[in-house]
Amino acid sequence: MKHSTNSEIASRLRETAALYEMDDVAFKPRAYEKAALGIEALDEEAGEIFRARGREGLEAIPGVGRGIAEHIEEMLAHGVFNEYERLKKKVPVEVLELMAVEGVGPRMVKMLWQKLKVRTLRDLEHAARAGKIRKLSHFGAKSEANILRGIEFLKQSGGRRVLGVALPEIERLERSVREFPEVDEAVVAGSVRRRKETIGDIDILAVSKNPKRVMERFLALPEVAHVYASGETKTLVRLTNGLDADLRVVPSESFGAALNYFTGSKAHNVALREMAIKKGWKLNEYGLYKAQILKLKSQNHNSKLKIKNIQIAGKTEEDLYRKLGLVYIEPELREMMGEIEAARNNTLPKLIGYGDLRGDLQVQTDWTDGDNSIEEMAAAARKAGLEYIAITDHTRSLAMTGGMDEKKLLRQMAEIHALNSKIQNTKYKIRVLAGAEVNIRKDGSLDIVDEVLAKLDVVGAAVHSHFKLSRAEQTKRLIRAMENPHVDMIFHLTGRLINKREAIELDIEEIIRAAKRTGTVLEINASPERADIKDEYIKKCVEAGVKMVIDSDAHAISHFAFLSFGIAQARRGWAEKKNILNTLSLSQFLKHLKNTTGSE
DNA sequence: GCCGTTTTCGGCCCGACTGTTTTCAGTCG
Repeated sequence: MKHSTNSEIASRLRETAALYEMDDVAFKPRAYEKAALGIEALDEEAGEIFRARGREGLEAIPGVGRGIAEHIEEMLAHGVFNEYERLKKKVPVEVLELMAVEGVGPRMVKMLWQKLKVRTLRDLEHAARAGKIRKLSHFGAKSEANILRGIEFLKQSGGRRVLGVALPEIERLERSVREFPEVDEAVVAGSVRRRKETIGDIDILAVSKNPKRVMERFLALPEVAHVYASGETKTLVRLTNGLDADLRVVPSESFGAALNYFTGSKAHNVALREMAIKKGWKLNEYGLYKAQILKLKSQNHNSKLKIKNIQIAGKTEEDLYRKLGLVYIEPELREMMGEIEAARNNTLPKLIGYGDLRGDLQVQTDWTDGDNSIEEMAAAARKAGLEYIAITDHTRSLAMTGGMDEKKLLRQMAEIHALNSKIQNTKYKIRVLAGAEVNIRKDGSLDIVDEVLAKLDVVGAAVHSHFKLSRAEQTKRLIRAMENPHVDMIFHLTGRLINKREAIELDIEEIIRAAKRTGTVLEINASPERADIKDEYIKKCVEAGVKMVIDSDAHAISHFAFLSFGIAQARRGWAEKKNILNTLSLSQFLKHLKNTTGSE
């Protein structure tokens, strides 16, 4: 039958957790939840792990023991497992679908099913509209209205947003909060701070001595569309743009602990708390605490014992990690991909910095589908702090973009050379390289002849069609392109467009081996919807010693700003400066390409 | 059901907010 993917396994485990919770079983729900988190954090498919290392491999996954390993094995073979089916038979309800409604959890699902036979989201909506829910004990008109609103929101929200698209608005909101007179400090935490390629909501942390007033000002912002909850220290709202935003206010002595807590990831936080417990301490969003026993004299001369918690860290994140015996862990690494172990052993990578790029090797112009001329792009790149760029317009197979043939490429090359001579005598100190984004045909051949490729400074090859080939065919196709002695790098390897188009199927291990063997560079495409290659592949490249570049894929002068998202992506993949070739000076960079053309 | 630099048994992350209740369970992050 079907073999389950990690996300299918994780959601089945989550559903099992909910079913156990409804059954009033203790501790199992948390165990299944934890196992789901462990599966989600994997950088390899569970199916692969099982094929390679069997049951033992599965049991090595954090949160997975003998029992759940058996369930996973069953899921890999049949998509479901016996215990799940047994539970589901008892409560034949679409638990996950119902729990997706804000404010609805397992207990509520159980009650709704028992009393009103609610099994699906549709049933729930009907029951609420018919006014049946308010009549249940422990429910009222308010709960019913909240459920209806939750269903509405669920219908509208398109799930997670692409970071690069949402970030400008998020930063505007952050600035608004920072400018409240009572706010001493405000910062966006959560997945935005971890720079995940997509984000689910916005977590803002603020320091203030007057939280009440801060909350009032926040609720009065024009972008607040609905208030889910609002208290002294925590407010949760829906914004007019459809995103949810969470504002927390803490005192300054708790800023580091709160920042750490609200940055996540959740699994990372739980691991830190467990470390604290092992040391006999307690970690929460207000700080790291040590219990101190105080002797109090009472009136009848018997002494009474009282426990007082003393804060031992929490004003800064650095403090917190240090006290726990760890070196500071950058937010982009807090995904439980081995960062805690590495921090303990002081073997964390020294991540590439946000100002480390000196070049950009994928830039489009108005010769094809870009908005600006070569010179305009060069000037914008210079303004963005770059020392060199490669002009890489599309080649002819992409007729829709006005793709270039050999003749047009040679003409463009001449123009670039002329521009470089002209630039030498101006204030712009930028070097423009002649390149191309050459199209990889279905069979792995290229649509520009080798003699012309040989004349270019930089050749990037990319897939723009036949996205549905089998894994084996697709892998072979790309390896053939990498074997071309003129192809310096592969642009946006997997072709994914987040929320729009799936990645092509590839044997990534084999691709990385081929890149290493042929000396081909893999691009980290910084265009927010691409973020291609993804973090776990970057980590594999780092481990394999495959070099990468970070490119903006700019189609307009404003697009050089994308580079920071590419750097974030590289950092999430544990990349150091030395792994990314365009942190080098131009002459050093060119030495790493397959054929240096001598134009340097 | 998972896990072990206190443990192979006996623990299991922690606090805020809501709604419907009279002291708290459920939900969320």
